[in-house]
Amino acid sequence: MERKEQTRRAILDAALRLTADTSLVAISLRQVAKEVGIVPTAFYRHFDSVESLGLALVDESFESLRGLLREVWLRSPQFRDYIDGSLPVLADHVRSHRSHYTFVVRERTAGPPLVRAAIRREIELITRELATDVARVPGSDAFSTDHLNLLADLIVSFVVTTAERFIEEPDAEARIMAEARTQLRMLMVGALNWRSPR
Amino acid sequence: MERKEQTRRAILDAALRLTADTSLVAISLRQVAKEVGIVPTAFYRHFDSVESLGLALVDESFESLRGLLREVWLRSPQFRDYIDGSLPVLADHVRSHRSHYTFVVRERTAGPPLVRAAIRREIELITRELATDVARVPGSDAFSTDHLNLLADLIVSFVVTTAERFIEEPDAEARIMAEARTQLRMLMVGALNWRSPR
DNA sequence: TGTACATCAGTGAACGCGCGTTCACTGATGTAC
DNA sequence: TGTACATCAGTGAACGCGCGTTCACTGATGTAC
Repeated sequence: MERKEQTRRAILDAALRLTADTSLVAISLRQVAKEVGIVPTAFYRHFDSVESLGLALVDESFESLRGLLREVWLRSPQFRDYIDGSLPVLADHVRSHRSHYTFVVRERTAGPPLVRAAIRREIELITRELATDVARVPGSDAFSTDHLNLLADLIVSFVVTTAERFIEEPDAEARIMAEARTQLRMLMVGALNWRSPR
Repeated sequence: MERKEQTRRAILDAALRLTADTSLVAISLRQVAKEVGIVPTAFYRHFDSVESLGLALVDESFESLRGLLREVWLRSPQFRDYIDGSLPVLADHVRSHRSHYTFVVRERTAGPPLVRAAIRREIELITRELATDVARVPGSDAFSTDHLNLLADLIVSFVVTTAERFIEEPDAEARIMAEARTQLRMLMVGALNWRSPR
């Protein structure tokens, strides 16, 4: 039984290697099998299609990310700490999970339909979690519930954009992080001066 | 000579139709030819490859967009008007150029390397233009040059995200626009309260 | 612990098909006189 | 305006190759006794 798990793992890794350069929609089942070192038909013992392999990759890509986010939040209860502390953590995570981030960034807009939908769902979940976390920050009562959700969404979109940049230019990590920190502060100056109409 | 131009146009349109559903990297030269109604070899009279066809699509996608941006800016010299006025104009433009936006949104992260690079370059140009435009707004001297560029970049990223959403959910245009307007205001409250360190 | 057996992951041949690209060609378009 | 000619957009046959999927198979892994 263990052998099956090993091959499954090898298929997932092979797909991550192949999607470093191009989208899942452009790679073939036979390319994956060749990369793994199995015969094409053996692929079917593990996945129905390249698309369902993609869904498994979405699951594992977001698994560690969600744990990480919870940890960031627990460690930085102050709003200001959260702002300054979260970007280095993001940079670390992108660096140590580059293939997952590359996969998500690309397939989010270009992947097979079910993969796109799965990624959108995961990002929505994260946004909702962030909104409930922000609601616990003292002073956040300047925000109506709707506006709190919109703020969380704005932050998550910004983080997605920043993650895209870390992936796009791995050698410019320091510069991207410094710029993103300033931008996140601009955004937060807005949040701190915000008053939702009653 | 006119016949050549017509076929070229038909190839561009066929490619836009085919990329409504998937990335350029997943469509074949033969699919494009079939969609146009020409024999595959005739494709070569117009483009070297699907990738160079993609570059032509990037050019024409950004052509009308850049004219539009200039017009938005000329029409709304007040910063506040600009904020409230630009989103409906964006929504209109996305609606009337849906296939171009779909193409750009998808190929920006997933397209062939040269196509990705061309899109990134166009977006950088727009960001730089926006920065010089914002620099002319009275009160913008609270921003250092670097911070002005970062603000422009933040706005452009936000607009890209919003365009993605119009494409993603064409039927939710009104909701997306209302939410984006509130978010753009949050962002601008930040900008208006910003003071760059000297 | 050793053996007989069931399960099922991986094999390999085969299929019809669409792929990008080559080449020599044909005949419509546009021009020179 | 009418004709003879050059250009070159589009044709069609052909190539070797990789594609997803089927099927009957083999032999390694793990289990029951």
